[in-house]
Amino acid sequence: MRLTASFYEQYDTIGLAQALLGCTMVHQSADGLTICRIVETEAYLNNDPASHSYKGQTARNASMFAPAGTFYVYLIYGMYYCVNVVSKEAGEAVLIRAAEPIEGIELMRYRRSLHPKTSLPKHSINPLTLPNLCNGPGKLAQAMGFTRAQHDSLCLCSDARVYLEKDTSLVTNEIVTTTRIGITQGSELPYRFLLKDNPYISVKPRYNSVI
DNA sequence: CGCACGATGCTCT
DNA sequence: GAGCATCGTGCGC
Repeated sequence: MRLTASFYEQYDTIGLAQALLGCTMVHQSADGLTICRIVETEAYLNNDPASHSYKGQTARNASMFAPAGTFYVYLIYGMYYCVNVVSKEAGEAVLIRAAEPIEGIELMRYRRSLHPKTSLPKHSINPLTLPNLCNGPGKLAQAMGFTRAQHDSLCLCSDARVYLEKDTSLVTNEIVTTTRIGITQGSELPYRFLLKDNPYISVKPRYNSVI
């Protein structure tokens, strides 16, 4: 069942980051359907030096100030996109960092293979195998086909092709809390949340505090 | 296995 | 002009 405005409005940003774990993300694109299950999130708050909204509203982060359930998509390092869900607190959002591929695996693999950096196995890990399709914010956006031009600022409550679902039959596993990844400021804050022992997370936690 | 680095382009100072 | 909420490679141990 699709998550509605009342769902996004019932949590503060930390709560939303936790509530989104286990939810599925659906994209019905012109190329086909892809669905993944969220297994890792990060909260970005107000007065948080790591947040894009830290210095107020700008052209890039405008959708962070839109209503709860708005999609915030931005370009990072000139080659990847990251996707967020805006919370009810103006200027705050939840970064979707990793997910388990559920539907449209071949389409995900195809999209990922288009990226110049995704060449065939050099190291020992194949970037196109199941656990490596969505286990990072840039990869997840790539595999799901999200871009800023097409998807930033759309409403997950009403958009025809992009939305989240809650699988009520799914029992949510224990949630692990850690510090956030890949930031220089505010890196000590415990705002990263993941499903315990999940094989589809991006980086294994250094220390665990189970809620 | 772990760390350092480059790719690449937009955003804000 | 600097700095990025990233990712994959290359190299050293």
